Amino acid sequence: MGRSVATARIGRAFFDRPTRRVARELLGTTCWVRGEAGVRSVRIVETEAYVRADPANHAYRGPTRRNRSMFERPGTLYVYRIHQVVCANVVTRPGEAVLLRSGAPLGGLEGSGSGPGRLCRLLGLTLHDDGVDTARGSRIGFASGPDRVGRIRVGPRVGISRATERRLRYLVDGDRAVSRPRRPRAPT
DNA sequence: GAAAAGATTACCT
DNA sequence: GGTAATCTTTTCC
Repeated sequence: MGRSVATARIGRAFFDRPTRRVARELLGTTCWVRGEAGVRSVRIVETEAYVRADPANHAYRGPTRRNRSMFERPGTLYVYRIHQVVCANVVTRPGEAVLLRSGAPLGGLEGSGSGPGRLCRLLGLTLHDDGVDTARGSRIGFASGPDRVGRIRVGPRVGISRATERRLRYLVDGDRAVSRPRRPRAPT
């Protein structure tokens, strides 16, 4: 087992592509955060795409104070607050981003990364990380691996009230870290 | 200036 | 299964 997770970093070109594709290909990558006590990392297993002409997108009506990070360069982190938790996205094209919905803890990290709020809490992300450039030099980054993902499923996004019919949620089929729908689904 | 809504979660019955 | 927590941004008057 190597310990080189924190040295690899997915570059800007990865994020400067169609948002849905980035959302899909982020599955299985490692998201790492360097903190005072070391590096926390998770394996991304669930994402959602927020695109143009998408009423559920925070950037639907153009730049505002809150969403200004969504118009920064590809790879920029957009962190916002909802109720008492924060959620993190990675910017792709201007005004578009991928919500990091769930991650499986890596490297002995303990806690739940199921759901965008829990994922941020697990990694220690806060509003201070809004606007950070994950593609270059920051304490936050993405790396490939640790292993290949299984089957990927696509479905409707969670928790939104508009554009609910669009299938822009991506998840690793069967991964236990994927967030569960509010209503328990019938066993498969 | 005031009010409503929200890309959620935890805890209640 | 349902609702409260909690607070900032956005929107409307």
